[in-house]
Amino acid sequence: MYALVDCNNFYASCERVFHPPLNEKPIVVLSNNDGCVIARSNEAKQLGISMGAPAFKFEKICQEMQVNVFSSNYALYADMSNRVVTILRKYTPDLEVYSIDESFLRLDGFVGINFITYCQKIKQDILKSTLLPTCVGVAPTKALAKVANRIAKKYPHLDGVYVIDSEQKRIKALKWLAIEDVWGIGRKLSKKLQQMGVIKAYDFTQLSDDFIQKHFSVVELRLKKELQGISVLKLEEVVNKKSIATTRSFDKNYTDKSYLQERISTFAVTCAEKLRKQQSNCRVVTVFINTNRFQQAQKQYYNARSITIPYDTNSSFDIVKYAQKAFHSIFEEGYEYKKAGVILSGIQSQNQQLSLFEHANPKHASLMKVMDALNTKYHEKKIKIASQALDKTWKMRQQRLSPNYTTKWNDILVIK
DNA sequence: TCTGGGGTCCTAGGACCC
DNA sequence: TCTGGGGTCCTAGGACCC
Repeated sequence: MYALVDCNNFYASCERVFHPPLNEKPIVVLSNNDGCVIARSNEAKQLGISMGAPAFKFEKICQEMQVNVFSSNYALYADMSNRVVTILRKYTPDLEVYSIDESFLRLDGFVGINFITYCQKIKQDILKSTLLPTCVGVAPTKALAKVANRIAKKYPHLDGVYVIDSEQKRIKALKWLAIEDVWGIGRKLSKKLQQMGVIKAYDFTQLSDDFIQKHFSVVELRLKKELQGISVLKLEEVVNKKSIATTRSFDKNYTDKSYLQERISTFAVTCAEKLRKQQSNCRVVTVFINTNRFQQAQKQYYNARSITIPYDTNSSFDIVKYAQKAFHSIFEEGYEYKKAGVILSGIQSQNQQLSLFEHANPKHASLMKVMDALNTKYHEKKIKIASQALDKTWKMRQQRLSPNYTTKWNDILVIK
């Protein structure tokens, strides 16, 4: 059996942990630049504030209804997430951290166990230690555990735990669940399926394998098996990323090449740090820049360039160098740039054999070690490389940032 | 005025090989 | 002038997730 433990309204709940008077008050958390709504408490959901919506569209309603609005504080959320995972590991060694607020647990070999009691215990433990509310869904497959979790969230009388452990419950759940709410069926696919008369998750399981293969792909076929109770998606405990990105929208438009150049360097350095943290090297650096797609009247420009580095590296110097090279090859004067990013791919474990002919400068490795150690020790980017801005002249709109209660430092650069 | 960021996987099609 | 068959690898783009 798989259990899916999911924190309720995670970011909003994290903020609430440190503002107890906000219990039962509406809370909203905004994305970077205070741009979009990315988390809502139940009270905020009831006010009709929609997920992913641009924040300015709800400014009025937030004022009128006294909604508590927060800028996102990822350092805080990551720390809270780690605390939850630490607790979960006490309950099973077989755990997949699926996202910042969700983990799959495998409950194999727990013979004769009462899943409801066990999961209630997990839930209470998390609540007591972190003050974060969770819901748990248990079922024979991951996709069904997702369904069970949804049911646990939806019906308060279940007290946050639901188990699908019989054919009867499985069918009842699937006849209840709308196709668009199935894990792995997004907007496009649900529209296509609805046109075929597939309205509930159950209808989907009634399609033939051949039909699904023909009109969709192996992904959807796997999903059908999972919903039928045949487990095909295994627990993925490995954590290493296959791509690493740092991308940002800017506070306003920029035409200045030197400004973008500095941003690219800093994004590249951040990517390299993430890369070293998971003890990997990369082979490919991609840079993209684009104008503001929402400003239709403006001349639009988007371009991206990938460069393959002749050797595997995680040196900030190398990655910055190639990122700059890619940037120069796509930058065009005369556009108003609003967003840019650096993406690393071709990622391999650090212990791969060095190429016979070309390889990273071995001196970089020890230098990076020192830089990482210092930047960790002082909890901020004390050591930079020369193409980064020495003073933090750039800014992100974050007008409603809560303090970093758990980490006691500000890694988010705020200049106001 | 103001519209996020970071991932995964799959497929189709092109380039290239024998 | 006529022009097969089978395979691999890579990439871009599209779908999905939180």
